[in-house]
Amino acid sequence: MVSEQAKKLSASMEDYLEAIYNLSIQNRVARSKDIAEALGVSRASVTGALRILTKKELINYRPYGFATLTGSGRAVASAVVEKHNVIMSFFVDVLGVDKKVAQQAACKAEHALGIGIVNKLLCFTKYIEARRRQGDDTADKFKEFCDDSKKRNIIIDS
Amino acid sequence: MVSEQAKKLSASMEDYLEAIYNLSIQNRVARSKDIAEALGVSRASVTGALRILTKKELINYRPYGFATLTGSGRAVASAVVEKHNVIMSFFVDVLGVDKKVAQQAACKAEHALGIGIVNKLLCFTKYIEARRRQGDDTADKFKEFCDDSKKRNIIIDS
DNA sequence: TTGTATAGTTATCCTTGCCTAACTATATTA
DNA sequence: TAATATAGTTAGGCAAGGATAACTATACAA
Repeated sequence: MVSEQAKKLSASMEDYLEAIYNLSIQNRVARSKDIAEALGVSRASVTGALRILTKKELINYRPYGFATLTGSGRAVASAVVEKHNVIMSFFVDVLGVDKKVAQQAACKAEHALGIGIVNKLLCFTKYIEARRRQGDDTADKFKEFCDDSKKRNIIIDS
Repeated sequence: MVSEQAKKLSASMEDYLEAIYNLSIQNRVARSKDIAEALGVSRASVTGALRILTKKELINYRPYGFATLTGSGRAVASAVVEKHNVIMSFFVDVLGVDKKVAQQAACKAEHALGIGIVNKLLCFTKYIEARRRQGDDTADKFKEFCDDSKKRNIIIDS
């Protein structure tokens, strides 16, 4: 896992790795068709991506076989998945965003936010959780505050 | 401002609109060269973008003139800028992220987060602010919590 | 074991967004 | 007002990421 072929990965390639990671857990194996379905792209596009990821030594793959993550591929993929989960957790558990909406947003934001900010976000979510355990439910109070704001706006509007 | 040619705008085009918006405020007028500099692209790329934005009726522009936002262009641009500011404020004022880092991340995240989540984020930041005014400085306490976590990790590592 | 359905690949093309190089318009100043 | 610097445009090209259509492998059932 020493010197990668470095090269920052595109958001798109990260998505493919993430899908392979998730499918490997779900189905034991990542099939081209399922990757295509998971990402909403054509099978042909998946073939192209697998070739690229193979060249970068992030997956093991040979035509008509199935894809498995290499060591470094797994490292990249799990970092992306971890980012996704941190963002997701903040949206849902702290902000109280609907899960489906949060899911979609997290898929995009995971490529936009650097590790530094994601770590802070993780820490923040943990902090809110710690406070909750001590009887101060920030998320809950925020929800009330948020609902009140909305009400006030409606009153102003009418 | 009735029926736009709808069409969701690409992140890239939103960036151009945002730059035009900011430059219009800063310099009274948005010049091609300054847009190029602000976005770190070539002047030729700006010309192309201006043509596209003109076709979409988001800016008024004719070759060798300068760009001004139309009504709908201004609406889109200010929505993007507003998103940017909300995200920025959350990163800096709540998470305590360094301004330059926050700035860069906000530039990307503004395209990734929908209006629903951004509104929640705005409300959350306001809530934290309201709490602070009542003597409960969440951001500050979080900073301590965060620093403590780091220390604990260092101790574990050694 | 053979035929057929399905999965996967290849070839080709499109769009977006950027670039460089060369050209043209504008503005400045001597 | 003519020369020159600068701003802006055009032409042409490239890479990424996607699509469709047509072909090939594989797997499974008869």
